[in-house]
Amino acid sequence: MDEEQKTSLPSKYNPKAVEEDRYQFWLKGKYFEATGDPEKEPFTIVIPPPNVTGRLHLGHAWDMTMQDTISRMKRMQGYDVLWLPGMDHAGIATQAKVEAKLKEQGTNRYDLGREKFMATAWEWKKEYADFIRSQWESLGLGLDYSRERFTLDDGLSDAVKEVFVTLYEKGLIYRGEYIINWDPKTRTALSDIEVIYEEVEGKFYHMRYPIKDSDETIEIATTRPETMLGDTAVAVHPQDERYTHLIGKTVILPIVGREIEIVADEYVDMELGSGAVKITPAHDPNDFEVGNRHNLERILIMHEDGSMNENAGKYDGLNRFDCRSQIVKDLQDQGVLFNIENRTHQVGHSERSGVVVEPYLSTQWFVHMQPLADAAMGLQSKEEKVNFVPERFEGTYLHWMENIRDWVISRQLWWGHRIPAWYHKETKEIYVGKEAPADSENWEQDEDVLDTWFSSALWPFSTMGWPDENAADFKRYFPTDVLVTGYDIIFFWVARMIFQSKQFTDQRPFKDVLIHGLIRDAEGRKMSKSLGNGVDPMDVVEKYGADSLRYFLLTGSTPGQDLRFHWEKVESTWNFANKVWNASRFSLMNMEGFTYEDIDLSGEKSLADKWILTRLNETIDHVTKNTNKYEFGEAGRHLYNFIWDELCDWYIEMAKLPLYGEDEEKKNTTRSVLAYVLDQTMRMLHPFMPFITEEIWQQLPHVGESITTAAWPEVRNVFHDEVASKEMKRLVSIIKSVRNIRAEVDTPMSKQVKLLIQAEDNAIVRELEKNRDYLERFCNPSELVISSQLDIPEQAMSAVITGAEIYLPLEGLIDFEKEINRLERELAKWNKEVERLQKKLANEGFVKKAPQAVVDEEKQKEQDYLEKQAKVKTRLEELKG
RNA sequence: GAGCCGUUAGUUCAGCGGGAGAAUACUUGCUUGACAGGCAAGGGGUCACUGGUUCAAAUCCAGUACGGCUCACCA
Repeated sequence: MDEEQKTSLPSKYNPKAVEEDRYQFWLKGKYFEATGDPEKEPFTIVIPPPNVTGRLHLGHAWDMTMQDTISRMKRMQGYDVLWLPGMDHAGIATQAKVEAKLKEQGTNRYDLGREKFMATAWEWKKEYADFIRSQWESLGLGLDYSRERFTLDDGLSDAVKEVFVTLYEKGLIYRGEYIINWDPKTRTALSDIEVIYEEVEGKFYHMRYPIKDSDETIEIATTRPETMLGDTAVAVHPQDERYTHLIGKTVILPIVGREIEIVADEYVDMELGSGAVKITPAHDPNDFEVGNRHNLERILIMHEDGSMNENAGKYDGLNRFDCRSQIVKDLQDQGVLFNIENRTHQVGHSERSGVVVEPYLSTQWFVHMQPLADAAMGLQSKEEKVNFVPERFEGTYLHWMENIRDWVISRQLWWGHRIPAWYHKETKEIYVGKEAPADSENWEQDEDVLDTWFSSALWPFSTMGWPDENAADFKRYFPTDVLVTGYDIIFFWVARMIFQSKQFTDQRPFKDVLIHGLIRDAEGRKMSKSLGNGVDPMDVVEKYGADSLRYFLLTGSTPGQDLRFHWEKVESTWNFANKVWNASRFSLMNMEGFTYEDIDLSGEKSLADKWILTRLNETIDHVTKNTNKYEFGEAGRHLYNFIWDELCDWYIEMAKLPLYGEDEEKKNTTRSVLAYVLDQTMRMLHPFMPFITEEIWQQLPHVGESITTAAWPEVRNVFHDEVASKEMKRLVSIIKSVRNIRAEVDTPMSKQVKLLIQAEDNAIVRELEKNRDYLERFCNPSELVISSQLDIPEQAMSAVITGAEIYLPLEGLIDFEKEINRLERELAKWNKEVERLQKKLANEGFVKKAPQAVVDEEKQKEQDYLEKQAKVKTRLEELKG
């Protein structure tokens, strides 16, 4: 009871109490703000700006936790860390949400008008930005809010204009009429990667077009029969003997009655279908190319909303799907359509609205990609390349860049960066510039905005003051050090940042790019709204705390792999936090009045002290190396093992000896070691679990305001002690053997029995005598005899360890048959091991070719096992005899 | 059609050339002066399959099967 009052820590870890107000404390101390300290080396991360469309999901939490872990560690390692926060206006996605909201209110953007619509969208943005910031807070992210950016900020908009104008002047941006992917729901153009191809059960319609002045027909097939309304040719392969006589002839297009030509074009594949293809230049990208080669008319048959237009004749006004059914019926009636085949095929859908995308002839702005891609790819052969982690994603990136096509950047939306192009009302001349032309009344600005990714592509430098190349942040913090993102946006974002950065700053945007996978549910399915299997990170934080969620996310997979979400795993992480909590609680209970000044590591250390300090060193080494490689799983596992198995299960138990004893000097040394080890451990754990470690660190003897700015632990070789490690190993084997035997004969540890240890030589006797206290505490014997010449009792259980044998005389308790059985099993084990090793060592190839160290190690093991084998054998003979 | 990833304990995943690991679940004991969300002991795997390289393969190479992803094509 007394101890309970000595510390303010409750016995059960309560994340809510620990996390509350902590973030405000950090913000108040400005620990997350980049200092610009010239003494320090800068280290920069820019956040992948989340869309202001809604709440953050687990994927965001994962992504941002990794960045937070990296930046917290770097800050502790003495870097001037800038982790720059911000958000993305997410043009099409946000506009869709705002429009849905308007629809609920019974209005729409056209009724509202551009200006009022924009005001509504800005309100939306504010609401969600606040929400996102509160989520960042809940996760404990160490962001520098003094530098927060939004993609529609003035500075970023200026960068967008600068880039657009420059690329236009260099001829790398052009405007033209091409086939693009059209989303009839949101009524905007989409880039190729915004189209998701899905397999659908469709139909394949076979038709015969009549040839003018002939009885012949030509067979064609299509999955989109309604597009025949826009056909302006039929194409065949020039070498196709079936059709050579028809080339140049005229086909009468059914229903429409239009006369169209049969052209020869090598695009046609003779092997496929009938070998003849209908050509619809305004509604198919390949047909568009064919049309260009043959100067064909382009007939657009749809409105922007996907309904048929006046060129569709009697179908004018029908939506595209109704038109299809109607036209199929009509063509069947006319005998033109003679066969309908079922066929599954890939159909493009809009990534945002989900509707079927229509290839559509339209005037849009494009980026001419080849020169930009070439320059970006050139970077990868240089020293200053972008390092993909894991490396294989570099291949994914390069493959895409090699096959790059021009990028449609105009979007028929309002929410975004308006294209800085003006058209002269009379002359139709185009003006492109950062500002409107002087006689503005004669000019009209392009109604469209730019693809969201056009501005995100500039994020690593537009957020730092560029295009002002002398901006302080740009000079100091660019290029950034690492970008953390998922493999699903390598094309959308990573690739585009690289080529824009190369083009405009002549540098890579980031040195490393750490790619992670997707979060999946427990069954391995993608988390999605339609499945309803999504998990809200805030629910996890609510239940188990941010630290548990973070540790789970960090250690749950390896770089590049997907991660399955399991509540049980988060729960087991909470157990770990609870363990950390209680180990600290125990330590603090035994450190009342002990201050930072009292810490003294120069005194005479116990075996436990020497051993734990050695293990601490090794842990620091592992954790630092693995975290630097972004191997958070490995780093976390080392910390977990160190804390739970070594610090708690062994060191703290051993430390109870002096702590509960009377010797003040020993007590102080133990307190010092405990305080030191805990302090160092909390520091290492801090980037993983920032809240709990800050709380504990604040209560431990410490100097400094916050663990966030405490120095990262360093390996201290003075504490490295091989001898202690070896001694500890022997001690642990003895204790485990005793526990083992007791379990075997069902003797609880509370029941005292005699323990005899037969040491191999006097050195080992001395060693064990020195550690007698530990043996007594852990084995609880009624009497402990350590000797090199022991009278071995007849009725005893025994175990063999390196350098010693132990005996527990358990008269009356021993089931000799069982014991003989056990020893025989053990002997069999040693026999097997010895045999394996001897076979290996007898292998000439092994001894000759394997590294000497490996051979030596195996020889050593052979000796050890031989010894054990012999002892077990002797013991067995004694028992049998 | 091309490429990438995965296949290891009941489950989720590490390990990636030298004796099969963790967490969780399971079994058995334990009112152990931090923690029963704990402690201790234990069972559980032809490391998908077939070949090859090597003194040595879960680990490297080739192929096969199954699962997943990406890109391209599909008139």
